[in-house]
Amino acid sequence: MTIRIYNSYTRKKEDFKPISNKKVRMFVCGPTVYDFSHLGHARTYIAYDVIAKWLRYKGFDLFYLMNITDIDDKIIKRAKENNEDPIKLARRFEEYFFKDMASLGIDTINLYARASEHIPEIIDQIKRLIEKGFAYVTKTGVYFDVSKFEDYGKLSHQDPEELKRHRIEPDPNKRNEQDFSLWKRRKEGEPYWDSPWGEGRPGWHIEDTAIAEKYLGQQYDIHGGGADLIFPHHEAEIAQMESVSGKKPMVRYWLHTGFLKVKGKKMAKSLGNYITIRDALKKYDAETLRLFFLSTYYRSPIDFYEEKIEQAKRALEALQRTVDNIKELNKRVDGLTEYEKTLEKIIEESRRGFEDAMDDDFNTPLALSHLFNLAREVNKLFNKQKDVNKRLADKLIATFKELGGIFGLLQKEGINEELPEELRMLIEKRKILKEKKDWKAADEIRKRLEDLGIILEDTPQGVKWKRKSS
RNA sequence: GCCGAGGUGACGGAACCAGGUUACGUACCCGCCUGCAGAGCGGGUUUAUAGGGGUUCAAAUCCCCUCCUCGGCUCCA
Repeated sequence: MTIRIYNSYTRKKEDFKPISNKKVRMFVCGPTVYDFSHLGHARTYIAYDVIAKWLRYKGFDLFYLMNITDIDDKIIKRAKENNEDPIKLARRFEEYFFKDMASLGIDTINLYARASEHIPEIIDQIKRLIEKGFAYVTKTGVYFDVSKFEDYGKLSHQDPEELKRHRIEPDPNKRNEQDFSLWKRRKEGEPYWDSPWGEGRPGWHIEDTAIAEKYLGQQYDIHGGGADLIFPHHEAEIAQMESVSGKKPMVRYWLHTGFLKVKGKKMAKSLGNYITIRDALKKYDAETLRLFFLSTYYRSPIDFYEEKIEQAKRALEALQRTVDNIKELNKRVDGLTEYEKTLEKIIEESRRGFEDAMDDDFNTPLALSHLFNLAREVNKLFNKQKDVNKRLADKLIATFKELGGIFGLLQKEGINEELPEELRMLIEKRKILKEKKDWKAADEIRKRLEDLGIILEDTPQGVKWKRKSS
């Protein structure tokens, strides 16, 4: 089936047709590395991670590029406060960012590109903008002249006249108040590079288009980011790139993720509700966080409450339990029972349902529901039979792994931990007591093990144990 | 002021674009299973689609009005 994607630019779902057949080029705005990444970043980058995984699952040859803003006012400001070199500070937080991404299981990005390592490309793009008359030089730097670009405001659907109105502290050197900076002239104590317009550093928006042009070309398929970037950042990117290339559109599909709130409020340090990824990962594992985020459509806002994550945690545990149970079931090699035949059909239906949901603008909550449905059908099998056809079991596990894998879920191998001899003896002893129907003594052992953090469960397939979860 | 998102059960959250069983998950209750517990399965949780009007055989879905919440317009994923 064709993938349908909601395009923020047209505000409609459109059939996904990459520019060159099976090759897909995607750019997602990366972070400004001046502090630890927070749950808002996690939400956005998990969303694009799943989108990337889905495109690859569908057979597209995806190149996924992310920039890293390592030169920026905020970095410089923070560096001054810390009395640290700005580039060093940026490298430090970039390192933390990569670690956080890895912890969250985000592994789809082909290339990270630092702004500071693309100064020649940035300068070159600014040069071409000046040559074409879209940019001009002032005492403070180089600016983009938005009056020369008639589509300015199209992505955010704002009237350029309207945008003029509420600007703070107009710069007298600028032709139009909403003109944005391409090159900022050097100030004391700031990192700088040489340029035809004097020493200085690039503006924020030009980093992205220079990097994107280098690796993806002047026109590409998907550009993503948080909804907060629509204006002015993405608007500026369109202005820059389409002015330089003369080609429209710069990007076929604009994707924007919904905002993350914390208890109804925007997450902000000043409100004291700023949650970093690393802090969240101390309490919840990555799969739980992923399930939490993916339970909501990527475009919808999410309100973060601890209770909601608890819900996600339980749901994930149940799903994982089902998968683990299949693994532990005795395997037969003979033919399928009636119910197994039914189940085989349900596997296919679930996969189809999952695929259709994902094809419809990456509807992860709906796709998840098919995974849960399949799990329920599998659990019915456990109630009916003590063993399972091996081929079917393998297929079930493979399906859960593969579809779950698109979400970054169900990837943990059951821990084949051996219990200490002493504890195993206790379990053996309890088994004998149970056979003798000495329930009291058996329960005492179960209680004793529980106190040691071992939960015993009697199942039709025998005694199982697990560690108490925190 | 301008632009935008949204208000669905106890809670989270789909379905809205292409009108016709309120999916799925969590919690709680009952039943089955079990020696018990847990897990699982089945059923249920008083009127769940903000309110009002309209179109229609039929509205959560389309149109209009009202109320409320949140975000952007300055750095932001």
